[in-house]
Amino acid sequence: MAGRGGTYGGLSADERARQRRSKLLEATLAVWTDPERNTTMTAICNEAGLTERYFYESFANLDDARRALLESIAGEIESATRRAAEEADAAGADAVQRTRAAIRAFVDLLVADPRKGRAAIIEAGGVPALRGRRTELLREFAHATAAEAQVLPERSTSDGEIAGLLFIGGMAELVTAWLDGAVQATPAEIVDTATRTLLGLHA
Amino acid sequence: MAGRGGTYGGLSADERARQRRSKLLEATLAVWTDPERNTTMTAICNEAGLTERYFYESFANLDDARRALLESIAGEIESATRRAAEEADAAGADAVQRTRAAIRAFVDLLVADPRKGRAAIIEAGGVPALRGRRTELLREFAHATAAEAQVLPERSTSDGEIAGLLFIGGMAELVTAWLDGAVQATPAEIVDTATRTLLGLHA
DNA sequence: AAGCATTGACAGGGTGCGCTGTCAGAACGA
DNA sequence: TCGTTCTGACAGCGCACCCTGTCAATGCTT
Repeated sequence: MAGRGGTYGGLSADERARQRRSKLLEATLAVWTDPERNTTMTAICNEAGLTERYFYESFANLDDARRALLESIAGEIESATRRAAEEADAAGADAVQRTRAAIRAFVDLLVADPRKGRAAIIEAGGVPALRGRRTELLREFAHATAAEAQVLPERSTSDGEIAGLLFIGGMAELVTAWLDGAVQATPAEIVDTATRTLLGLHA
Repeated sequence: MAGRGGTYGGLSADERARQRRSKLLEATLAVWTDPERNTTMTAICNEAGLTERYFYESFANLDDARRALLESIAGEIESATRRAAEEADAAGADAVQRTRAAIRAFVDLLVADPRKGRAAIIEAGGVPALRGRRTELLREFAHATAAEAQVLPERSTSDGEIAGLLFIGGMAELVTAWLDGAVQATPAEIVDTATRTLLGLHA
């Protein structure tokens, strides 16, 4: 027997499977954010240059793939903003500067690949199977953001929660309109207004 | 010949057609906001107690029906908030009270029938064919709200636009979470925080 | 009562997609 | 070189839905 656990194309079986999964995720992002194409397994497989067979190797179904993509993007946002905040901290920044750094990291990430914002913020809201998770993630970010702002104790618990949701929800809509070109603004302006709003909300 | 332009069941042909259209819109709302059912023409017709045939009498296709529902709800919100503001005006209220009255009218409308909020705010964002119109509507409301607040001239045009989108988008997300029961708050608290935020944003 | 518009039920073709199975060829280890 | 595994292309069944057409029943008008 051959190949049994061995390499193929210079890669191990695990590595190849991971590579295919990665390709499929990228393809999911491409197809999902393309208004012209409707998101179907066949389309994703074509985009990835793989056949349906390998789709099932990595994902149980279409929603599963989208869910995985959502988690992946959320992870990226989380680590990017966390890293920015930590770096600002290390550089001796104050709370305002740290907040701004985190927001800037978020905006930069969306500028680098707007499709990620479209998928995670807009499209995910349109898939019933993902909506719950998307809401959860928004609330997590709302809490994290409020904590990041490290401000005076809020008026009440529900008030802080409300303010956090207002801010994150607003950012989602704002960034959406911005990515659509519906709002003329530079990244700096977005970061500016957002930072000011966040600090104002918790003041 | 009979019926030709005559009445049927005590109603004229126009009236009956309008009644069917109305039933179909209500059915669209019911099916669309039901997570258990997927939104299909057949399901809507069943819900309305009508056959597909009458669906095409009122709408060209599924998206057309959803679009009509979206417009209808947007109209309701617009007139409810406008009326509340005018009534407050007539009662000699100041700008803050008028703003609060409008926001309260909006919240009351969603409390009366949460499905309308779900459909217009959440679900409409998930339908590619409606997304553009939904964004347009949000922007209209953002502008109207900013005007309603009647405040100091904004720092810049884009700043006012950004603030408006932040507020309306935040309200959408907040109200969504609230309708879902994810946020424990009374209508009064929602109205309170929203009013304060709006005035703060444009201060 | 007669006749016709109106209505509701239903059936069936067409389509797009999910999902599975088959099969030949490529790449590998021995 | 040989045998095995891995890979990609494709065909086909099943299903859900869109959409149209047919047909009998109903209710109106004269």
